[in-house]
Amino acid sequence: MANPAPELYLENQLCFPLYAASRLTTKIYTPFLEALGITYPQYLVMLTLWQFQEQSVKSIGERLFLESNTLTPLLKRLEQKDLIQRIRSKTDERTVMVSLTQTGMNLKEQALEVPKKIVESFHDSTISEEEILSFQKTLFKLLNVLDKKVSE
Amino acid sequence: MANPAPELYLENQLCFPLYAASRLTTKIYTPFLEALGITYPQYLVMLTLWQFQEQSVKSIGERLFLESNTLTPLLKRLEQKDLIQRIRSKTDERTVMVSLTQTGMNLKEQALEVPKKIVESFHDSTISEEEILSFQKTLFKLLNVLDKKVSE
DNA sequence: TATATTTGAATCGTGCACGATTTAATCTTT
DNA sequence: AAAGATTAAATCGTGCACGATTCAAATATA
Repeated sequence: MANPAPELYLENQLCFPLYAASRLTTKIYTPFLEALGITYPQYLVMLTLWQFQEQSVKSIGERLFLESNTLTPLLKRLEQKDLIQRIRSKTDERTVMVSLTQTGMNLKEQALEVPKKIVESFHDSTISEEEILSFQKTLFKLLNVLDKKVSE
Repeated sequence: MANPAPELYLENQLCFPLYAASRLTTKIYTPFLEALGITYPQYLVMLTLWQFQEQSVKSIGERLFLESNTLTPLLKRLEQKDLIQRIRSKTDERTVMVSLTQTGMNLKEQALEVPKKIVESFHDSTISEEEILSFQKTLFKLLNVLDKKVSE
């Protein structure tokens, strides 16, 4: 028996392609985001602010599955770039409210080009629109299951 | 118009659930891997060694889509744990060959329990086996497309 | 109303990721 | 065989991720 452990093969795992695809996707986004002067995780935070406006650190974390230990330094970097404001709430001094500056709002126009360019760059791919949609559906279902599992 | 940019909504992205699902998956694995004394990326390196035996750093990188800037320090940590050996090749002194120590080989037995326990912990989930398989298929297809895209 | 508990951010330490560069070895080309 | 190009690891700096802890504020409970 040459190598009797197919359950350990890379190609039989779900975790590995998820990990690799996530990293490669980030790499695809990077050149477009460099034009906006932000990183990929910073882009995700900006997405939540463009979509839901002013929010607490906690709320951003719930949407992105991140906590303050990751978000606080990241938000400070966005603040240094003058894209966001961080203001401690008057009514509950534990919470910090994050909101867009004018510069941050303006960046949205440029950001709209990003998904367009990404989609364009996949026009020639061998994956059909339909397959992508069903994939995305399962992906969100999986995300839901994982989230429940993690918080058990 | 309240928020006219659905193409920027988190739920309409493919990148975001991929990123989040990958991170949450790693979190699910972590307690099981702690029992083996290794991290998730270290586990992936061990998987390649259990599956393909002795290999160069370059080869491991090709399988995991990682480069020496990530692998070299990670491999040094695995070496410190006495799970692997790093030996510069005699025939081509540029390459470093990575192989399992006896301890590293022995760890495979324990590692076999990991996928079992992961699968078990998903028995109650709302996703069917069939759906997972088709999802995995698309995931590998996507990985292929992304890899080509990145190296363009 | 004191005391205990919970909550939201921040801080700290470790380990990835990764672009860019460096170094040494090998391969190509003339 | 010498010069130039390529290759494989390593190194460096920055920015995440995240477990664990700390701190202050708010809430619950005795």
